[in-house]
Amino acid sequence: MSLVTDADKPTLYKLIRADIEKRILTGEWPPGHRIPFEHELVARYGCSRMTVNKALSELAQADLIERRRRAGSFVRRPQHQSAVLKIADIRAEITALGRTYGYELIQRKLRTATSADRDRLGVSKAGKVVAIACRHSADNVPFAVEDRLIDLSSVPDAATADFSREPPGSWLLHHVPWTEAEHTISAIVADERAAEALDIAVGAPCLVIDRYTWRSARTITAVRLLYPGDSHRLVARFKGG
Amino acid sequence: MSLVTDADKPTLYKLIRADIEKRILTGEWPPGHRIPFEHELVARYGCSRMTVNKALSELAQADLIERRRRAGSFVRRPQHQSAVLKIADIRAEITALGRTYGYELIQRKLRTATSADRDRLGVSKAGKVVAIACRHSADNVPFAVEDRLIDLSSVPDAATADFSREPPGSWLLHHVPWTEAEHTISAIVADERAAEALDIAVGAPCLVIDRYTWRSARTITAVRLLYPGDSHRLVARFKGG
DNA sequence: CACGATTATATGTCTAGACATATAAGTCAA
DNA sequence: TTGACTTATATGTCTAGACATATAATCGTG
Repeated sequence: MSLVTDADKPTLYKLIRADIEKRILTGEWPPGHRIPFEHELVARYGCSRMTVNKALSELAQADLIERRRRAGSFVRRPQHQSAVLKIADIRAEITALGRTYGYELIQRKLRTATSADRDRLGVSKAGKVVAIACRHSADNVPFAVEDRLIDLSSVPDAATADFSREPPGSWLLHHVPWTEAEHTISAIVADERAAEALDIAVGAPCLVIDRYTWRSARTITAVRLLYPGDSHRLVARFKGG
Repeated sequence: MSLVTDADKPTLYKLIRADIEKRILTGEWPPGHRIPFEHELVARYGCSRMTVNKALSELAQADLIERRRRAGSFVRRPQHQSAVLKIADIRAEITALGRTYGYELIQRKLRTATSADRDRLGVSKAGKVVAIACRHSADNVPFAVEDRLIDLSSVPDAATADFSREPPGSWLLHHVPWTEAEHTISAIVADERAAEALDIAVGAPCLVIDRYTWRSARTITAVRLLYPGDSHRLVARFKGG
């Protein structure tokens, strides 16, 4: 679903879809505008209804239009500022930049969840957790520090995983299938501990990503990533509004 | 496209789609797994090929599977950490929190683009721009300061718009149709000017969003939003990896 | 064995119908 | 005017076919 025109063979339904998409994107058909009925498009393009239906269904799936029975199809108002933020796996991110990835486990503890742990994971009953602190570096320069909690009742294998060689993020990526997550991004200034871990000055700005991951209502992990704020940037590209 | 099961009437193609989706999400069919051929699904569900085709096409459009001619359909590997970041219009964001929105224009200048302006907008030839500084507040507490540049060769109407009453973000949202944008998120510490504008201490952490907006290759606006880092949070929800 | 030609096959697109169903709009009575 | 009922209609889903086309697999040949 990109805005640039796909360079594939223009079949009829794709032509119809592209025609409509263009009118929406240029503003010719503003939000709320009723686009022609299926039977009108059938007449205009001289094809069967299933063909225009496929074009319209795809536009609906892409949230560009809204379809209402008996009423017709309407241009949706753009979802203001809904951006796609690509937060790559840190190792992948660093190697993609052509830099050498380094990883260092600072601490690993297996313990019964404290009340603070339970709060952080959003679970009510006590269970075992693994707490991990580690550091990622690029060309031997600290890149980010990670502070993670894994719920062992959801991911029992994590108890025996060797996190001294493999970053827990990568390990989880390969051992836990599809998940949902919530990111919270904020800014703080480095305290003494963070400053030392990132090799920056106390009081320097840091970008913080708190990620909370679950899978079908089961908590998996909560992680806080701390980046030097001046050297790291999150880029999000989007369309709409 | 949500992960939670839609509570709409389970038609046959939706059932097929949900069945497959569940197997992918639970990891029963891992990335790379070849899902049954259309003719096999036709036999299993006792329906026509168009019905299973519709289910598979939607899964393909949602990037859950990849379809290859002659080879079959395959579970795609999750796109690591691709998050949807909803950055609401500031006014909408504040009023949604049940707080009173306040807006104050600090400065508006119409000028021929300086070389710094051209750099920031990513345009090569000189033209007129509007430079705006303004402040958003919630319950009379500073919420964010905005520093914006609008390219008048793309949005001539902005020259005469009254930005003393309407925030430029809202104005643009209603006067410029679909756009593309790129956000860059970083952290800085407040300098004296920022500290005064946000009523925070010099050296306090700030979250910075730089947004660069264009429409079909034409630059529209570049804006920098500065939030107090401890009180503001960006939340992104996502699925995958 | 390497490489080019052939073939088999799964998906891609499309048709001309059908019936289902939600709902906007019109109708009529209180 | 309002509320309840009816009707018309646009979309939603589905079928049983058809031909197109990209390409994996096979087969032959040098």
